[in-house]
Amino acid sequence: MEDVKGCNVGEGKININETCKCSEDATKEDEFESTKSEMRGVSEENLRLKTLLQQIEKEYKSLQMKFMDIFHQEFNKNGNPFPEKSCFDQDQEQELVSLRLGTNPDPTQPKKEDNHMITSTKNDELKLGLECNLEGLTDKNPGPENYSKKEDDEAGEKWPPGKVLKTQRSGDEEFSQTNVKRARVCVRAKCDTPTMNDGCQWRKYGQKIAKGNPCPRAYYRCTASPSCPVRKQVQRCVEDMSILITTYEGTHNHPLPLSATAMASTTAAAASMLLSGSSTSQPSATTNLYTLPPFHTNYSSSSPFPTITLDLTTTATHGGFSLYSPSSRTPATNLSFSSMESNMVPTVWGNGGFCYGSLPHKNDQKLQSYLEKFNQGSSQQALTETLTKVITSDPNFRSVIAAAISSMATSGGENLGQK
DNA sequence: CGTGTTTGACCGGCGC
DNA sequence: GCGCCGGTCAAACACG
Repeated sequence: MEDVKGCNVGEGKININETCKCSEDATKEDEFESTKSEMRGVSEENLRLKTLLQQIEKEYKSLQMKFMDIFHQEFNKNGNPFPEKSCFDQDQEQELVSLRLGTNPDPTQPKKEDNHMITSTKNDELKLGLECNLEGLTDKNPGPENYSKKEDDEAGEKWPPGKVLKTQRSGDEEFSQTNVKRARVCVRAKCDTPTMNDGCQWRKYGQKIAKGNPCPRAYYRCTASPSCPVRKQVQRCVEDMSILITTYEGTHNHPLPLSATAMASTTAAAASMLLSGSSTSQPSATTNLYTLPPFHTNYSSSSPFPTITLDLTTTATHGGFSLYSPSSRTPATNLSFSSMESNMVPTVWGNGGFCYGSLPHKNDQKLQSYLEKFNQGSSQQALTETLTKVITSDPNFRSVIAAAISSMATSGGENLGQK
């Protein structure tokens, strides 16, 4: 590079001496110099971001360790020695890795995803997806190497609505498990495109005109994995055609591309939060979610499954968003998430990993109840931080950095987001 | 030719 | 039992 530069500069000087095309050469030289300095700047920026990411990763790891310590202590306190390398432990580690900083769980995944992500965010599209292999928790040995096995399992477990409904009625435990799958997260967002680009791969399998809305409702299923049970419905809001209502159902049973992780944790957190409350003995009653104001889970006649709605259409006005159930859109029941002042803790993985409804450990009720408590406590923060960060940060960085910041943000995170 | 979309048919739940 | 409705299937079609 330097050699080439020198050569060009030299030639330029010769030209200056030998000909009278001074102005042209001077312009070229200027251009070259400015490009050079531009590149220097970009390199520096690159380096700075790298350092920042490393720092974030470090902090995340230490926090992760702290959490595990606390968890072990808490668990031992309950007179139940924490199982070394239990399946839960392994699950946790799997989850922690898979959700960490929104990095691509599959290291072999090409950078193509990143590029796609950046270009798509330029269009100001939302990144969505349901990260967290909740189903994985039902497996004794979850993890990438088990996907094929799980796919087999789930091939016979695709949930046609009727069958799911039947199992729901067959027992509490089954109810909670199917509920995990069927918990719906509805996202309202302004979007000009037919669907939101959430980073996942979807295949349309149907379209219907739903009653009360002239706009057709489109049905998509996730195609990233043949057995992935996740589906989404996309429909324009009848009151405001610019608002796109996307309803997600189920959880991905495969690693997601980086571009899909930002909102993945968000919807997972929302679902987790919803399920934390709805899996109590009175699903339709007001739910107490730790310190959250009460909100009502929604069981519509058309869908017997709880639905939680994330309203991203209000971000422009107050820099946050609200969360409510469609049946109770009143200020009292809305949850506003505009605060950035909360103590930042890495909670994204907590929600992905601690959706307790999917825990299969029938014999370990203490563990489960602890997770319930933990989950309820962490959901709010996760939701708050994840969503607020993702939505309010600079669109150009939303998908790349937001996932990292959302879980790991420190006080300096805001600056990074703006960059 | 492979992949994704469209669209009418079909199915099950639910209310009357 | 019947009709309505939401959701899914699958053949036909479009596209690269």
